[in-house]
Amino acid sequence: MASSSNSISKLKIPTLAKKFIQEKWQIKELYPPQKKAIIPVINGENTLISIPTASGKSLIAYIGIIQSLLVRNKGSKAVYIVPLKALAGEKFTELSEIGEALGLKIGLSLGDREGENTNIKNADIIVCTSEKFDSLMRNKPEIMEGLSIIIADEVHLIHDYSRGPTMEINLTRFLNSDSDVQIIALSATIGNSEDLAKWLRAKLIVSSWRPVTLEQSTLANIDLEPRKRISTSKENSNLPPPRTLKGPASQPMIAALEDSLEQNIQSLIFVSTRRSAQSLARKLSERVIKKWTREKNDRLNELELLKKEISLLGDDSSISDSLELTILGGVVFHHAGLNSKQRKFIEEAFRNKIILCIVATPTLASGVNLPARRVIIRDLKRYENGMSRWLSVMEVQQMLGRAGRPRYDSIGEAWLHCKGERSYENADEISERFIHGNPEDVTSKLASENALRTHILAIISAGRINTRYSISEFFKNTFLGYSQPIKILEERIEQWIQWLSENELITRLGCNNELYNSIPLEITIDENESWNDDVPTWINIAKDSDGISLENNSETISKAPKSLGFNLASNWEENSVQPKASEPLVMTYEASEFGRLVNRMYLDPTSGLLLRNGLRRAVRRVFRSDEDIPFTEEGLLYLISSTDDFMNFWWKDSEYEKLLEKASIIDNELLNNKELEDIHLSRIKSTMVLSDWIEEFEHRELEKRHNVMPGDLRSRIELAEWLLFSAKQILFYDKKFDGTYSDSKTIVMELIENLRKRIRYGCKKELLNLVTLPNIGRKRARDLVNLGLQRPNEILKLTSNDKNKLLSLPGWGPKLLDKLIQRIKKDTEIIDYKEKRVDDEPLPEEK
DNA sequence: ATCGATAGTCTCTAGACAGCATGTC
DNA sequence: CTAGAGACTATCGAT
Repeated sequence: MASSSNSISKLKIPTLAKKFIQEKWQIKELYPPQKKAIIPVINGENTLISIPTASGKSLIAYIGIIQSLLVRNKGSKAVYIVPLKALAGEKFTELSEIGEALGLKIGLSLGDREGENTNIKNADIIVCTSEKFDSLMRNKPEIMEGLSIIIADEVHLIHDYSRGPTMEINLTRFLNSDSDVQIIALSATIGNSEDLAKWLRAKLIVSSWRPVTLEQSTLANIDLEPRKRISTSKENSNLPPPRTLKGPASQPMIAALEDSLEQNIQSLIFVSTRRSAQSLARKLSERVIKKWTREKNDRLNELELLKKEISLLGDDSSISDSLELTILGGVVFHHAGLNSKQRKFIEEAFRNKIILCIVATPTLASGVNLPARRVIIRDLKRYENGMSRWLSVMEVQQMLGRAGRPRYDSIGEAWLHCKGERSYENADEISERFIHGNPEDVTSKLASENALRTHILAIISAGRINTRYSISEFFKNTFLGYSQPIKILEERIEQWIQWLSENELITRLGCNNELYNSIPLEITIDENESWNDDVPTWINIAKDSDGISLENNSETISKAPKSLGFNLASNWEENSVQPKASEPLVMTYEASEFGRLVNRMYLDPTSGLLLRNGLRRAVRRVFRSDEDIPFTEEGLLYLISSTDDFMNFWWKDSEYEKLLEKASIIDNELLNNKELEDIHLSRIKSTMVLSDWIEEFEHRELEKRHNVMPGDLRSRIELAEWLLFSAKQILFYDKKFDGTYSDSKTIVMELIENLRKRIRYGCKKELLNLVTLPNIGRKRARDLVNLGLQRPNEILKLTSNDKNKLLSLPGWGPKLLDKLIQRIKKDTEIIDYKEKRVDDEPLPEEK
């Protein structure tokens, strides 16, 4: 086999790399689509690889990186962009193995909360998320100097409303003519891969080939009908006959479980809600327990052990209880309400085949690699924006892609559950739509308000692209610009530039006449675009208007020529800001200090403004010290939960009264304006949850009071921390209150910082000195405070009586206490050690 | 009296990225 | 345009 043309050994890549791939990873052969893709990749061409999950996309990317860094562009850098933090870890591990073998340094860079950043300055290959890459390019572009290749994993993320635009901008940066960075884009199967490839100026590799045969069936009631096979060679061959599962017809999932049990197959069941995930897992688990108890199956003991392990990972909460309960039957649920430890544990246990079945929400479809022999999609619809709709083909295929474990299974099964009275007819429809149908086209979401204002500010902040003309040119290179009439895009850009300017995030520096010459005379206009002929073409106006110099005054601006030759504001949505006049093409911009700060903090400009205005009110409140309008922590929490960057909790009808009451209590504390009631109350809810969190309420209590699960709480804590940090920065740089009011400003800043720490650790003020110690969280810190300790070094003075008291409390052991004492001793020694320094000796004239 | 099946009613809905240089009190 | 599962409650009947 080694002599076959697919052989790794035949590749024209460094011998060391070949050896590594063959020996360490035991890969001798390339799959057919890999073989196709490897040619442009090795040649340094942009490549879009659109093939199913688990068909070895990343290997191609790795080889591309190796080739670029070790052969074509020696000493250059690579970036591997992934959509999820969890995936970054996975890629980092794999790349680290390569790096070790080939002498390349790998760096990991994520939104950095707890040391998730390794040394990226010296790294040859950096793994990061889309947002982090964007942030690095905006704020620390020097780190990306010498970049020769960029891998964009899951580029179909471009389709995503909230996160797609960032990916699009990331790639656009390297699509201008003078960029020599190679782009390797990896994508799931999508409808318009040709378009995407054309935009990326990339060779397109499309294949439906899979290393493991995938058999897709519909499941109507308990009747299973195979519909299609995608195999390594021929499709639709040897389709097995339909069969009827054993078990109750009214409970297809039970029947499916029985079938999986009988064949000893692990399965993944996708449902649409968390509640369904939990309840189905419980139902299935009970079934297994009953059956195995009857059979006296040993696996129950094994699961008993698993339960003990998992109980250590959860916060004390009812969701942990139900997880522990269901795991006894080898069936668990998986969704974002679980904390990350629990999720990781479940995934690992499933990989080790201890767990039979995971009932999951869509989290699992896009997360880390977790294949299963059988994948069942129970819910093909999801409630969204007040309506129940079909999942997208892309999403369903992502889930189906989990079926079949390479190297273990010869086949993967995917069952689509068809419901309703006409379930058999539905089954045909579903088969048509999801099994035989084509995935949707990927479309740009960059035109959305949030994306445009944020990225226009980012571009101007970076400074290199700072004229109206160059901004347009940049956006022409985006996928949006590529796939849409320029006119609509231009109108929106115009709108947001003016908005940014009005809100002092950017300033107009004036018209730069010298630029006229650099603007090409011939502007090619797409024939499909309807330009208004009665308006002179933009370029002519720009050329005709002379006498405008680079001046920084508004008069110049008002005299400035209209430039973009079309009627603006023809069909603006209601409520949006209308451009008042058009910006001259040669207008140059600069981000204000505030604008740059907002950009650096990675905030949505509206969030930045909201925070700044709210904080100004806070300072005024503090200065006036009027009891009727106090400055409080809850006012601050409401403020951050009002930003576009915060993700509010949603409230249920049963909470209405409670929220309304709270709303009226803190009404005079609010630093920003209220919105419609449902939004207002969800902010109130967020405020309450965070407020209870820092009042040291237990998870179980928070769950009871607010119906909040640990995973959700965690994500809001991280958001709140980031926003509070940003808030502090914004106020610090706000010069409005320097001088007379600086004391008030200081008070506000201190309160923000205090609140930020409390949010981070979930505790009251008096624990803050203690929670920073290793292995001391809010719970142990509270124990210490209860013993009368406030500061770390007081722990050294503990009497043995007190020590014993401490050790008798749950969560305290002698080892822990000893370690703690040693640590504090060490710290105090460093602090106490005061060397007499030469540079402390005052100079003669020093005061 | 207790339990359980059944039918009818009410409620609620997936996920997850981003900062930290400086220097203020 | 395009809901449906799950929890809860009322009712009735069997044991």
